[in-house]
Amino acid sequence: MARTPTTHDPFNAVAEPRRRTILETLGPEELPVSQIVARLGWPQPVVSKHLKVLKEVGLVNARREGRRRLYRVNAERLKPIYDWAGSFEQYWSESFERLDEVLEDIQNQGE
Amino acid sequence: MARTPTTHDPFNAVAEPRRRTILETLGPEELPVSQIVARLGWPQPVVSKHLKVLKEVGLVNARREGRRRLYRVNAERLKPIYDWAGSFEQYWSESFERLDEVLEDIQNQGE
DNA sequence: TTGACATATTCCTATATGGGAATATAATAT
DNA sequence: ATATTATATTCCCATATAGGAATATGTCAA
Repeated sequence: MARTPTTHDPFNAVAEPRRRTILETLGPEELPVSQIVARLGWPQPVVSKHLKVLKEVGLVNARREGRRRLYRVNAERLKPIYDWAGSFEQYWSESFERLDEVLEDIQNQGE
Repeated sequence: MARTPTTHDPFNAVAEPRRRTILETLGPEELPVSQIVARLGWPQPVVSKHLKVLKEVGLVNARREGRRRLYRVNAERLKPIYDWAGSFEQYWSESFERLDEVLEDIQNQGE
């Protein structure tokens, strides 16, 4: 069996560094492909292919305007990633480390 | 060129659904491989291989105890993912959508 | 030493990828 | 109709998987 396809979900789509860069480049704006190409300096087919993946997983929306195609981030689809990683927040927050120590102290007292 | 290696960074490591499941299964606990195998019902080599990837990117720490090997989530390494996704939070929050509408209204008035 | 237990590694293969190069498609202008 | 602009698609290949099966390694007990 091979690796999970990049178009399977946002987690996989976003694993590619260049796709994250594209999302960062878009930011809150709605940009045509040419603008992304200009700002990043990558070959146009590379940008279009990554945009295709991003669109397939719903991380961007596309809209036609004349011969241009305008892309915009659909941040809703990033929320699951945020939420998932956030479910571990308690493990890295300092307050949790303190709680952890307290629990260990209690455990040690029982021995 | 091929896809970014899974061991390149946490983003890639976490793209694999089973590796996310392993992290969820560990939670705040420190567990031996056998426990993870028991809880998930996957073949032991599968679990060990995924743990290896998670360890290489620092998402888990390992510790020997007799013939067992105890794994624990290193949540610090998930924080960059949380922060990155969180940098788009303003785009999905409702307040931003309102702001967006306001800005569009202003823009339309100028035309 | 031998055996049992716990975990890691190797060998294999089907599968999907990202980028380069070239080309196709679509929309507009002349 | 034709040229031009903007974007998407196809063809190619080197590369890296994930999982199954089998095996190796490491640790403890008797």
